[in-house]
Amino acid sequence: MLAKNITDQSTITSNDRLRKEIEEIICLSDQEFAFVLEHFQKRHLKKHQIVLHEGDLAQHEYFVLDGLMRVTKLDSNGKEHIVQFGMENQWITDSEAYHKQSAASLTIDCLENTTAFSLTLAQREKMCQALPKMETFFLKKTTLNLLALQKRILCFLSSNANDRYHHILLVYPGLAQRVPKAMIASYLGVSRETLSRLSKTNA
Amino acid sequence: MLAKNITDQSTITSNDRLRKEIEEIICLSDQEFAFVLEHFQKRHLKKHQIVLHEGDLAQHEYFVLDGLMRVTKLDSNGKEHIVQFGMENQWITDSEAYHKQSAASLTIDCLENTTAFSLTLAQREKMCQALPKMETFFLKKTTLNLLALQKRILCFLSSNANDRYHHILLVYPGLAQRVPKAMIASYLGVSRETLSRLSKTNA
DNA sequence: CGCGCGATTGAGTAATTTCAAATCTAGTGG
DNA sequence: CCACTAGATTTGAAATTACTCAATCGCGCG
Repeated sequence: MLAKNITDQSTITSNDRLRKEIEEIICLSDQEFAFVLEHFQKRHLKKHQIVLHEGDLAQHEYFVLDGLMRVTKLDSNGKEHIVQFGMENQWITDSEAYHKQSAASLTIDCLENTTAFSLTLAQREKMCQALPKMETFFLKKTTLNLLALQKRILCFLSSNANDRYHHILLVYPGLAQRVPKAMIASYLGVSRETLSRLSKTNA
Repeated sequence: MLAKNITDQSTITSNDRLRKEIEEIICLSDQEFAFVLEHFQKRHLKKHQIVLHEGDLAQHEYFVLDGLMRVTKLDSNGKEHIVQFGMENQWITDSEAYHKQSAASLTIDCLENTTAFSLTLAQREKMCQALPKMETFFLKKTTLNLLALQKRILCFLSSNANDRYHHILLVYPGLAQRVPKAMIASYLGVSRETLSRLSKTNA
């Protein structure tokens, strides 16, 4: 293997993707972005690979470049629920375990081969201290994330499973073509049979 | 009415409450806190008062000092859902309309006589620019808020209404004694009759 | 062809909703 | 102190909705 070459094509595009993500919110000079980049690690993950086991320390959050990850929760009846998907350009982690640096109550795995940037909390904090703009970035990003969760809660309160199904496709475009419907049902909180029946009748 | 007197007893305690809230996360000098305080407005709101109407611009977020507020959503069937309560020391607003400075899709009203500090987005941003520590505060606060919403979503996915009922009482201690059960049912996403029946049988 | 996975369908069961009525409770005025 | 009332809570019964479990269908692939 050659020494890592920053002119490698996929590295360039990965870096650009991260830079674009950040620069949608704040502006960075080349030097600043180079500094930011030092704090991330690029990961190549395989389909079915478990990135975080329940009970382990949640060391990283991930910015997905390509592929598809998910966060799941095993409930007290042994039933698995999908808490979140992570598609291209989305951030994913067990937020609570990550921010409190505690044992994960959730599991993260890959539904496809995935490349992602990972970031530890320590690196994140170091980066924000040195470059406060990044704190602005994370605040904005977290706020947007919060709004999305609030929408999802509103869906649970006021929409039936079919409307929720259409809502998820706005958040995760193309997801229906990439995962079995049973997983979408798990995310929506209904059985796969119910989801199947609803999509028949109601549009 | 006399000129406002900053030695007024309740003003002191209100200010202390806000300061304590902020200093749980960052440290402030007296001058810094005085500066922060300038950006807030103290409000006295009456029971049943509507603070934000659907369709209006969401100008403020509120830090509740005393009393109780709530955020509600009217769905397409004319049914009202409670999205959030705001008790003492909690922050409350229509987050989406506030952060995007757009028309509110939610309504905010008071379930009790309430005193609160209000903060406009413009004031908030001015404050954060002048005092970046406040951005750290809001990031931390928003992150904690996010974790709470994620827990609530997990409740919808993996718990029945009765377990969700016990969960809400952790988030809003004493709420059951302050509002009709029908409101709690609305927050949980079940009918009041179902909530009543569940609490009978299941503890 | 036959296997395996995902999606659908059917039938019976369980949970939740709806609507109506009954009960309970706190506050009010006589 | 009691009666009355309005709101809150509970209960009942029927209707609806969703779930479970089993069986079937569809399809890609070795």
